[in-house]
Amino acid sequence: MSRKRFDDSDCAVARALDEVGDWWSLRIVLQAMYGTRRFVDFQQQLGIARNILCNRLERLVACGVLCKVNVGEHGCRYEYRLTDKGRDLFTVLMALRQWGEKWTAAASDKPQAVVLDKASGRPIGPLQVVDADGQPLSVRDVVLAWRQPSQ
Amino acid sequence: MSRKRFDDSDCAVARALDEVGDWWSLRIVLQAMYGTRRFVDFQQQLGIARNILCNRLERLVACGVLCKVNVGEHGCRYEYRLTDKGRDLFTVLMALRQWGEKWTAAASDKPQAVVLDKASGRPIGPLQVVDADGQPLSVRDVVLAWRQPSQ
DNA sequence: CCAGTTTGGTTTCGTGACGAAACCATATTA
DNA sequence: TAATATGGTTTCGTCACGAAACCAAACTGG
Repeated sequence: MSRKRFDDSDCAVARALDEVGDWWSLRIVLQAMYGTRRFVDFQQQLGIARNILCNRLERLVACGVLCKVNVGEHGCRYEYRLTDKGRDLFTVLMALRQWGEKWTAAASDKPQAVVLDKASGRPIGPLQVVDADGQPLSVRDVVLAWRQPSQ
Repeated sequence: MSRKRFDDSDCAVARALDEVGDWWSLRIVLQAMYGTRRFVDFQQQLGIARNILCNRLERLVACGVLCKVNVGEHGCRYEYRLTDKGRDLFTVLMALRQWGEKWTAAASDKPQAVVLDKASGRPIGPLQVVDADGQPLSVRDVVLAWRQPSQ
């Protein structure tokens, strides 16, 4: 039996996970945000098996997170670039990064990757869920409702 | 060969994905945020196989995202509740939800789940990556640096 | 312009994870 | 006390994953 799919779920989180919810996809997108574009570079930086990378890149292109651009001068040589949809995962990845920094232990002897605001050189601020007026909200301040499909 | 682990990675995103980066874990945490606490309720609401649910709950308890509480009156009956670490995934899940709402197509005939601010009844605001002063940042405004481990 | 290297894959093979369904012991309840 | 709910475990088949080998089409150095 194949993996359970969530693509028709009524929950947007489930649909999102259906597209990028595996072990590698988000890491590939993250690398792409750091500037990686070529197959071999992804492969070496992530340590991913080549066939799996191939499969993931195909899937990410198929669902519009990446696009595959031919940059060969006399034939085919490819780059994988983020689309707007892919770039929009920035928020998700930074939220995940902040959670990881706060709650998971790093190997204490290695330098840690941190994200800085290019203009000021300072770390970015903490992400927050906010209400319509910009006031912070916690889990307990929200409620799940059902919106009927607009006809 | 077992799945590649990222638990000692120098990247906080990789470490976070190592703990909650599979198809089910984040959905289980999301259900927990909506109030689900019992094994059978998780199983029915998610449609997950019982052995997989069992395995995932164990892992989430082991890494401190959930805790298992005995609520039986004459013996054992369990509830799985979010810890602070688990509740802190709220931001990640809301970011994922907003991305899913914006970029993945919902089945047009089903009512959609939406998150509302309990106090005002309005939808929550969009999540943004911000700098130290609260100004919005895009992918292009940030840079990756390496922080040496503090001795 | 030719040989060697880089790039971007595909194929094969072994192992492990996943999903379905059946089974089971203990709690709860009617 | 019988029936049912709960919280699992076991078994089994299929599929996904990872490693390594293989390969053809660019590209590059001389």
